[in-house]
Amino acid sequence: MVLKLSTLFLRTLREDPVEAEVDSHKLLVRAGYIRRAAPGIYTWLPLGLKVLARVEAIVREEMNAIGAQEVHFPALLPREPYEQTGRWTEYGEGLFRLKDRKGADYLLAPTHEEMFTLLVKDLYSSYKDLPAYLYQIQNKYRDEARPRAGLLRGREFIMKDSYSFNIDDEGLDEAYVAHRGAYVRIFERLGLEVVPVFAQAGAMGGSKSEEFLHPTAVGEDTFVRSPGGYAANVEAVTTVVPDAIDFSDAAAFEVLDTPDTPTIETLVEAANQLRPRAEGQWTAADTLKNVVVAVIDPEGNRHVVVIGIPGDRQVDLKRAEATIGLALEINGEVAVEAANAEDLAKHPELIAGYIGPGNGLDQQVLGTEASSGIIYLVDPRIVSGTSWITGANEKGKHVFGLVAERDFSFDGTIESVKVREGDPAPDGSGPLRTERGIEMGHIFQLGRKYAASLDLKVLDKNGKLSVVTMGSYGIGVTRAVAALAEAYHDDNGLAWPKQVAPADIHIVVTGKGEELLVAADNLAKEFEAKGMEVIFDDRPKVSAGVKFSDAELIGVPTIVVVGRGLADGVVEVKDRATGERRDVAVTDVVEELTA
RNA sequence: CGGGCUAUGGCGCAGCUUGGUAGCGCGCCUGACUGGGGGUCAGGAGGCCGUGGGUUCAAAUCCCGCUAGCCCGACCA
Repeated sequence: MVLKLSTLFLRTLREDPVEAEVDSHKLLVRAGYIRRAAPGIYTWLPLGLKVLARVEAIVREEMNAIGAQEVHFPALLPREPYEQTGRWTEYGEGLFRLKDRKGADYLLAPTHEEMFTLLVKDLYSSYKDLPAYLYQIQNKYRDEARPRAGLLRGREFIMKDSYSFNIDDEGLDEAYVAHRGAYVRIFERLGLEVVPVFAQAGAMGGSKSEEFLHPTAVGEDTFVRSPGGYAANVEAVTTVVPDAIDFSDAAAFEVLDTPDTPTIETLVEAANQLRPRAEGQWTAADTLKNVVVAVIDPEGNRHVVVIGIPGDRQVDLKRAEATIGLALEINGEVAVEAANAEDLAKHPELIAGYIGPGNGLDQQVLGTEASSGIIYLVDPRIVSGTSWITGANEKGKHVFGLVAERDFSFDGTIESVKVREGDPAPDGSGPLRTERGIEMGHIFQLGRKYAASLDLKVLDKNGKLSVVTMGSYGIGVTRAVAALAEAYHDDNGLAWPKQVAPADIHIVVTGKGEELLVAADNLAKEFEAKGMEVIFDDRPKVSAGVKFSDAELIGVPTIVVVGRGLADGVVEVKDRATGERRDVAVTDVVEELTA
């Protein structure tokens, strides 16, 4: 196909759109690929649609290759299925809701688990029908509190979502592996570097979950990786637990007056004055900080919990949120926030700045079995035999040399500490580094949550009804277009990898002779006959400079210039990405570029 | 939801402090020149200055309310 710029629906902009912050957004708008229709909602123009179609084609091919079958659901859905799984309310403000003329509730689908589950339930009823892998490429709607960065986080976006249905866990594992393989191939073919990271499946119940993150400075997710290849979402990092220390000849603890030391900083200073030690100054890492948090269960009840962590560390509420539900034996999603004044007022035994587990096992304050009855969880680094400076539960007093398991106990450990650059990877593969990334895909084993709540059961070998187990797998297709634009551009514009470019060849004709136009037009037709997509800049009365700039902005991988060289029988071939240019005989150029 | 900023032709902006009937660049139209890096000249079209109210002889400009958008943060299967 030949797209003539004289008639193509396109207007390139010389200036960056004022609302755009990130390069991909600026360039996609400037080069005429997309237009903003509303916050986080974009119109696709002809060039943008070409790229989108090519990305989708790659996704389809790889999904079909693992035996997945494409279907297409409506984006406009009735309330009932989402009511059954509880998501009509759980989704909260993020859901676009609307009513029909009769006043019945509808929604614009934020994701389609319910509909896929019901579709399989509708048509299948035997284990012999399984496994089934179904997918669609479709619009999703989420009323994001703050859409940003153009296509990277929109309110309407295109997602490839697929779901696997199996009778047993082994089948689910196979489905997961198959999808994982397809994802690796999809991103490789797109030319998008991705790092599969372990993700926290959370209270959703799914056992296995990985996110495919594309490392980039404009990414919204933070993840960590090690030189040895470990990669994980910060929520999912596990701490390397030190060995227990023998405390048989450790000195007894002592309670000291430490007036006006409500912070770790002031405490460390006081410690170095009161009890200077030979092996170097006390540091924050020698103190045990006890942070009071409130855990809010799905019913909205607040549970006060104290978390003990090394004083040089900070609590990461999101990390705590991921697992604290298990520790408290609460089912469902919980929220964790810093305790407020009201929470503290209910527990007068908690003296701000001087909270500690208690002075001795027989005088333990924190813990379900102790005097306060408050659940006490600690960081996994607080192992048996470690010795701490910590609060003595009395204003102006701290206890020194309090030894874990000898002088205090706790109800359990929790991963709640902010992961730091340089922390060791859990698999021993070296120090962790934090990086930013964009989530390009997410695969996870859903298990039986949706199948159970929507009653998707099939007869098994023994003729008994059995709940189907599911996997859910998503790729952000429009986000992939943005990520590609972000990864492949320079100061002059976009520079697409050839498999996703809106065209294969961009022909520019410069000069005003009729013979130039004829020659260029013939070349365009020859390329087209070879099955190539061609953009042909045939605009009359447009200066060469404008045409070159537009070609670079649009970013087709190969630019062919038909101009002054034609008299000598040559055209210029430019590589958009490298900037390399060379003359090629007109008679050879089609052959050479289609080889 | 908290904080900051903005709203003036299609786009990017100035004008507002000190009220007097709207201007610049890009883009668009016509013509001439130019013709390998966003070229030059001449002529043109296009604006209830976000919205509602107030002050005033007079409001883009001053005052009050509202709305929308952008950025940072919170949030984001």
